[in-house]
Amino acid sequence: MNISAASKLVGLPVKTVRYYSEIGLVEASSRSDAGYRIYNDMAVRKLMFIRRSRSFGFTIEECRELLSLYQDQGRSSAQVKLIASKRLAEIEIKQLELQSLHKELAHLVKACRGDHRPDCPIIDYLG
Amino acid sequence: MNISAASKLVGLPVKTVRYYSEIGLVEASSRSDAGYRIYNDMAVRKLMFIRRSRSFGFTIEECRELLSLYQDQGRSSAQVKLIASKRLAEIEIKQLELQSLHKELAHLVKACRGDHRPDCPIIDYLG
DNA sequence: CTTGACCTTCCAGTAGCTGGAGGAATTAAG
DNA sequence: CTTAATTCCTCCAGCTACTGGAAGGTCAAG
Repeated sequence: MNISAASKLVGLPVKTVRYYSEIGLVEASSRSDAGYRIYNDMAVRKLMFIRRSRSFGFTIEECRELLSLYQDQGRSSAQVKLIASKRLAEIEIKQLELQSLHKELAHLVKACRGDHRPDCPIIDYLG
Repeated sequence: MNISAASKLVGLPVKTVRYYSEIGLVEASSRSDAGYRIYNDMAVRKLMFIRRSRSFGFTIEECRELLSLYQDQGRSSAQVKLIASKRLAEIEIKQLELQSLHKELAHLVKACRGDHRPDCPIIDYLG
């Protein structure tokens, strides 16, 4: 399978697949005589794994760790859980931040008449 | 006031203040003979305005617009409200994303025993 | 007069791609 | 069999919003 076929199957842009190969995250299983990347089933499965991991917001480095755990039969689930818990905590922090941001900004937006006049509680708050 | 005094007053790193001057967001009010940036009250107020705007997650370009509205006596509050509403909508989208992410990941983390054994619902889900 | 803290500019790097140039290879059509 | 379109390659640049560091000028204190 060449890169565009793999890309379609996995649901990642060709550029991204090439990027992952460049940084050594998921390499092509081999190269054709002309130097084209060739992806076999295992490589495609790894790309899928990465796509799903990325969609959870794991960083590339975390994805690298997760992928190596995925391939490691001797892993402990504790190692996986640790990484996932860390990400979960980050999500929770972000949620709290957004909550307070939303509260404040929604309040200001609501208080702003949004007409032709210049007086504006949003600007007043920022200034 | 030189850059470090302004930086302390405003609560932004010196590097950031210099960066804002470089991109023409908030310029120093003047320069000393030696070429040092000098910030007067107005410049400091602008920096404060930007710091607060940034803390709401407005992009630099949005901050630029907001700042120019801040300084424009002929602005309409509608212009300000539009930008703020856009940001509010982004926040709400992000909140929904995080909500579903959190739900899914929390579920997986909960289901993972986190012991020495290799079987792991998180890895199973990703793979 | 020297020391140390500050200031300047410029260059490079961060994360995770994305776009594009220039050139080779493959494929489909005529 | 030639041509044109598509796909592939590598390499370089750019995105956001800074941040770190090098090389060198400036300033106040002792």
